[in-house]
Amino acid sequence: MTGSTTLVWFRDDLRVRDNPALTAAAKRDAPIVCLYVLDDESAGVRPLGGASRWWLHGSLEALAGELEELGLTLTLRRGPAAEVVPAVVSETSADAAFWNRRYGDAERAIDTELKSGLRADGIEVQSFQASVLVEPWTIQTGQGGWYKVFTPFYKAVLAGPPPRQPLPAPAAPDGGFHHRRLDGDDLADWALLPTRPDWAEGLRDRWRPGSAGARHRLSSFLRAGIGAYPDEHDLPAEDGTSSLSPHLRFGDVSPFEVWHATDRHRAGAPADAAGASAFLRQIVWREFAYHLLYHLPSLGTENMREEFDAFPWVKPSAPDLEAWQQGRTGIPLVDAGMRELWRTGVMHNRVRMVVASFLVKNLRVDWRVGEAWFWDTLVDADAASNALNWQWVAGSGPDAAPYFRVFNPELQAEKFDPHGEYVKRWVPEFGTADYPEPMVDLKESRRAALDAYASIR
DNA sequence: CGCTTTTTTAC
DNA sequence: TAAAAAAGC
Repeated sequence: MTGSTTLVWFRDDLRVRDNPALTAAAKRDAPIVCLYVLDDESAGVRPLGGASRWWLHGSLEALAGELEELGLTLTLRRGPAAEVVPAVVSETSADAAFWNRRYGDAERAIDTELKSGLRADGIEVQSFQASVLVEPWTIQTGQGGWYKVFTPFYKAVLAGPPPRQPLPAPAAPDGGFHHRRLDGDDLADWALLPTRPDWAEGLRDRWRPGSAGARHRLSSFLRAGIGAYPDEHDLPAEDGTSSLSPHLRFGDVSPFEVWHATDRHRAGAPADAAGASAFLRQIVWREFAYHLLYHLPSLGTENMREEFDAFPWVKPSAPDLEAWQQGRTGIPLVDAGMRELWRTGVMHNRVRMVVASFLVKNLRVDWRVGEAWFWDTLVDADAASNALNWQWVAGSGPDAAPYFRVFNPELQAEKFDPHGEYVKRWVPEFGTADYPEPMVDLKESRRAALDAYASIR
């Protein structure tokens, strides 16, 4: 196939293993161009938050290294994807362009248009399933609709065909892949890493972005963590969760690898079977979020229960909002969570529910305000899961916790952090005169929240 | 993936 | 009299 070139456009799939687009490109006997596009400009595509940009830098660096081992080069370009991708196709005279699918509304619109435009020019375009186990249009209720409730969705996923086996990294042919080295941006020039101030120290301590870090984390979780998962995953002081969420977000590791590694472990270690099943159930929550985002593109911006459009949200004062963001509410478990988030780019899931409930119910702030803060500060910020979880806590979503379920942060601390270990770690001044008084009375604000809810139902 | 109040049951 | 269960938000 002389004269031909294949473009592989990397997006949320920053890995060489189980990357169907890359594997398909490797099967064509043609030079391969590997491209990543930083797109902060396309209408409707939400620019990545600060913590996610930090992660992206690390994942791209790792991906470039892995491609290099295969004899391939990662080219970086910046701009609207709808312009950058065709420009690279024509610059390289590529006759094929492959990518793995994404599921957000604006992203799909861009990809669909690119696909038809390139095909009209005679380019072979193929997209692949790589980031979700179950594509949102492939699973239906008995009525032929889409699922709005988790449990039936979960059962349908388990009853359906098993996820395909992950693909190995493509093997370079003798003499290595042909590849094209193009002009591109230097990763450093994208300034994804913070400077002045450098707030990323805690992130560097906590994480190793990239697929080697992901696989290391997956195997240590299966070896040492999954047996205790049912008992410990809800305890924020323990390292009881997988910590794979940011790796899954950027595709350092594929959900197919996670699924099958866990499934194999379950088969070989009966004592860990309960933990493995509970963990895979969480993986299906991620699938459910993508399912909903696809069928409800406004999941991140609109209340899914319309009655919440009339909810009397309180616009927070700047100091009140900052007290929540910076962990100075005077409620120890809330402050611990918000400080863990700021420092490490994640927050334990149990505590995410508590801080969200506090913002949305005790402070009666619109869930979108919290969603935006998480978008900026979480390394695992994901349009689907972030939106679903905020709407779940707010009570405005499909299959949501009813609004009247108000978490009491003091009781939650007694139940899930009984020795105060987590609070002590993140709020060392708790118990001293330096720690602020609660910014609201929990009992009174709960009452006010329930009254507000009564006004819309 | 709640909390609180009320009612019932078990000493 | 207190623990457990149920009900309502």
